[in-house]
Amino acid sequence: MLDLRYVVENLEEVRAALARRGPTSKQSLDPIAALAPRRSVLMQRLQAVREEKNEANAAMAKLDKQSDEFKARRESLKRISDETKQLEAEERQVQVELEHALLMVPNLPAASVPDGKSEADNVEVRKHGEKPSFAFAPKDHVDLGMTLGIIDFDRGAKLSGARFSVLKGHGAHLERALLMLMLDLHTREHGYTEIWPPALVNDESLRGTGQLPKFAADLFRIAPDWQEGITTADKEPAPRRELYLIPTAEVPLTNLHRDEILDGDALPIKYTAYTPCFRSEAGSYGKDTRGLIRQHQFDKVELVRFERPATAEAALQELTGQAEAVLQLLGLHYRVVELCAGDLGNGAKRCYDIEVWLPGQNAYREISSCSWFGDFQARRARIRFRDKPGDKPQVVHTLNGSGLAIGRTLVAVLEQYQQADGSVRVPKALIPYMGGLELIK
RNA sequence: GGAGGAGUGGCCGAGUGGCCUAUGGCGGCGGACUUGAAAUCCGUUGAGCUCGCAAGGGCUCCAGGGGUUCGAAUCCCUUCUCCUCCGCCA
Repeated sequence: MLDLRYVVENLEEVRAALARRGPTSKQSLDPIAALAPRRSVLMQRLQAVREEKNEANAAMAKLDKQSDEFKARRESLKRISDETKQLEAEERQVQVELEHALLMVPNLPAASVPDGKSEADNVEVRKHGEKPSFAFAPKDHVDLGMTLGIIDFDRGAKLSGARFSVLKGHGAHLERALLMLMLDLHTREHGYTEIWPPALVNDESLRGTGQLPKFAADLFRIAPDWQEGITTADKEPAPRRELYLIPTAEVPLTNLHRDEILDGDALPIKYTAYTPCFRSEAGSYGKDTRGLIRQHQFDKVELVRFERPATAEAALQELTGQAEAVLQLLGLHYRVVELCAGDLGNGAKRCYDIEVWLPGQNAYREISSCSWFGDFQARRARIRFRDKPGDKPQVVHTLNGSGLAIGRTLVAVLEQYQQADGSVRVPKALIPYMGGLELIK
């Protein structure tokens, strides 16, 4: 969420920055430009009326309640009270509309972000390692996994439907080994604190990180039916308490400090967590239908940081490097691209995608996305910090990145480490986590 | 799932319709005393919004939301959270 005052005072500048994302983003500002002046006028009137009312009421307390004067004043106060209520209702309405409009506006891209309309305009920043060369036609992970008996797509579909799968034997073990390796690396080498959060969160949490209200269609929502029968005194149905399956651990990790003022000395705060992630993948019909690449449920180790504004952009570089370290440890070839303004995620100011090489697809595919959000999430979630007692609280900056998507890492290991006979070598760093197993065959 | 109880400032806790601009204590910060510290004493102590060049005003916030009233921390409705007991369960 952008700062309302900043938007109002710098309307054209903000509009220009949003235009870099595309025409739709630019238009999201229009309702705010219309509502903000109305709110301002209303607030001033309301405040004046309330002041008058407060003063008059204070005088009432000193009067004899039986006197005629008391009765007369009560009558006149009734009118002021009614006016106040009416103004309050109007103000509430404008406030709600303004809040909603503000929640729909995406973040401003950092000045350094390259121009561009789509994925095609992203800029390659660096490559690590070499594409593995094969003396045979490399298979994709679907062939490898099914032949080795370690991935079962048919039974995944039987249990849950399309975009679900089952890992079995060494496949299941590989998933577990990868998440262990990643958590160990980030906690031991990179100084992150390990968290094991809930996988179901409330709507307030999703608003904090920016998935709601704009991207509700991407989420799986749970409405407990035990609440079905509850009604309020007016026989209206009670608002349902809804929970959502997390699309990423970013949501619970970032919201850990929602509505808090952090001690400046505690910054930066760095959390990592393994969680399953759930995405409805609405609108992706026909895309990546084969294999593990795009599932409704997948595993991921996530990195989340809370930073001072001054150190946040540098922290993005460090964070990206920490995600890359996993791929380096596993000896996987990858490249890093910086997203252009048109491809940038809604809340991000700046973002690097790490793309791992998949020989079976003859393509680089995203395996991590590392973003700097500025104060966009922290303002929504009211996460602030204070350096010295007495200082004004400041909004923190948040960052997060996958470290890494485990399913896609498993795919990359299978495809990059495959051998002519269809067996797969276990990367050296993973062997201890695989109980000494060196070859999956 | 059933039956009770409770949510007040960083923390504890008083407050049962107007004298609440929220008592008191603890903690924090500043100062006095002291060679220094402790003890003691004095002062201070949240967040958001808004008017103003400023100095300085003003408004809102007692778990969240709604209501009653001229006036609500206090009364009513509702949601949430926590605690105790019973039941069930990994």
